[in-house]
Amino acid sequence: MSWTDERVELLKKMWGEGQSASQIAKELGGVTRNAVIGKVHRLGLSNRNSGGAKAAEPKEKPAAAPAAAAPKPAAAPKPKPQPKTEPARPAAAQPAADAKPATPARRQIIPAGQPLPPQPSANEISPEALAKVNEVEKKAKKLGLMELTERTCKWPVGDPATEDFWFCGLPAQQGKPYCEAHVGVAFQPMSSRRDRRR
DNA sequence: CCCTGATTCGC
DNA sequence: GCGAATCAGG
Repeated sequence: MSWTDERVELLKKMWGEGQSASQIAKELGGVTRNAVIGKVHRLGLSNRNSGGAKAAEPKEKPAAAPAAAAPKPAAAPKPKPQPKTEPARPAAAQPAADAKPATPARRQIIPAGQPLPPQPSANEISPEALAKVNEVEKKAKKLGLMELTERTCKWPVGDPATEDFWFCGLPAQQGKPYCEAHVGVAFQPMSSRRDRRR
């Protein structure tokens, strides 16, 4: 693959949108994130610093700087909110408080989108699967909300309002938001739904 | 571990 | 110019 105008354009566009190099690489296809990053640099749009990008403070010794620069005039020549369309996702799980968005809005934001499980509610799931889940929960990595990634099981365990709340965190299956065990109880063939005899 | 971008350097 | 390997964080 070569950097055709179109590809470069898409690259610029996506980079401008704050997409990560890997995402861009995935989108373009035929290139690795390294290739993308390399290109980005060659194009000179590495950091989207406000105009200028002076950069280059190698490692110059701070040279003392005794008086601790008191003046300090302005310092925010960035009144440009940039219409980034960050898909600040609408609280996937509703772990009530607890979740503190430690991630600087920009970029990424776990796609997650997937519907979170209805929690072990009144499900009539195969006892088999349930047992498996209980078993797996012992091995769970008990990750916090922020530790979740695209390949960690996002199955929540416990009461979000308690300290006893965490996410499975085991390796999720390709394409699925959960690990094997949880995929098992999360996606029911829609048959065992049978109305329990009343 | 997973992921980021940044740099280097042989091609 | 290109991008894998490597580096430096989170």
